[in-house]
Amino acid sequence: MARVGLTVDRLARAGAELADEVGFEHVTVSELARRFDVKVASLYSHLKNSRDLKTRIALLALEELADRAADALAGRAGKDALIALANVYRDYARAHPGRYAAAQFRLDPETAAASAGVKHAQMTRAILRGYNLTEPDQTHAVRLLGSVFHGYVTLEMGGGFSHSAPDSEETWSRTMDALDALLRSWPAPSTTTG
Amino acid sequence: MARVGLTVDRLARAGAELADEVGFEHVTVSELARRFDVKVASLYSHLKNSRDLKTRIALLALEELADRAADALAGRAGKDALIALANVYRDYARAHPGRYAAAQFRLDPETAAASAGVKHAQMTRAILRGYNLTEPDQTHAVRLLGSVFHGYVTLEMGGGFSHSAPDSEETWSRTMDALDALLRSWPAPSTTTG
DNA sequence: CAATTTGCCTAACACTTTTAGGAAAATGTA
DNA sequence: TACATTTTCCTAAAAGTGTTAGGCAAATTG
Repeated sequence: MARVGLTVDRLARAGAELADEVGFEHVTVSELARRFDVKVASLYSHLKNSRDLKTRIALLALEELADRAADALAGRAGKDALIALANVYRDYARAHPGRYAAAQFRLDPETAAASAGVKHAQMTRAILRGYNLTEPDQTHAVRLLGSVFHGYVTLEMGGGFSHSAPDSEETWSRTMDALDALLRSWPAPSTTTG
Repeated sequence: MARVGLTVDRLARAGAELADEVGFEHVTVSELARRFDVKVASLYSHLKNSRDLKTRIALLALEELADRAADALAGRAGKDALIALANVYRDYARAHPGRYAAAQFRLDPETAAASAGVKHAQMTRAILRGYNLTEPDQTHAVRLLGSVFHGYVTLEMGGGFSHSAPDSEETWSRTMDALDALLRSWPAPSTTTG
């Protein structure tokens, strides 16, 4: 009966490590209990249910990611800042694939609103200060950057870029060049479409 | 004992429908059996295991998506083709979220190589014929387009763009403008980085 | 030190996955 | 048509996960 000293925070941290080892989708309350050498039911004093666990891991990952992003952005502007932020996501995903997947976990709206997730959009927006974009375009650009960062990282992790010739490192650097060029001369809306 | 007439194809199709209803991650062999009014064990005459089921749903989705992409691309070139292909992914994801998620399912290398997945890269490459890109750059561009399509669709489906002001429809159209502009004047590699 | 709260336990139930072995239906063959 | 084989579905059962209920001992509080 000696108490192990479980807390939601320790569970979330251990859950994050577990996610990195076995993949976020295979994180299980049972396995977590096993790692603490404790019976499964005991975790239910700390967690509402297994979704609660996943949510906490997601929040942890979002927080870690936001911290790193803030560090990376400090003192940088323009393309330098763009590259730094992009690398934060990519490096994090490679070092912590389970946590990165967790950060993508669909949170309910209130939880999401209170999460570090909102900081990410703000930091992406901060990058755009170095470029000359005014309001509606700024939001479009934030969304595009988010799409590229997330899309690239996801496809790369999934092995999508590992087969063919130019290595992913080079594509990544060229993608940064492309985004920088694009933001510098952001095109006006085409008349045919909008 | 009357035979229901199960086949792997029917199971995969029903699995795809189930995925659209409950989400790909909640597709379960048990639920599928229930829908055919058959005992769970019976499905194991047709499926190796639950991963097998998910693989078949993924292959089905990749195929459907490739067919639609091929149709959309027929007779189009340049920006027109770019928009058509991008819309195929987005529309498919919205109409069939479970199938779209299935298409992202990580297949083992041999299965992936034999899947319709390879056609997708080819079709994206086909779009670039309308732009003037030569070999290493063409691959970089294919990867960038893939990243944007997938990233945008994923974030949009996850509700990431539903809160703030300019609606997602507008951002989408501006994203198409941006990609077209980018492909038209694809930047040379920056000297500092590569 | 007594009272209360908290943390972990056992027990139990529901559900999913998967294997083994049987019986009836479908199919092929003489 | 009659018989042999294969296929499809079944029952039974084991193992794993999620979750709730209720209990007892440890920690905390007054």
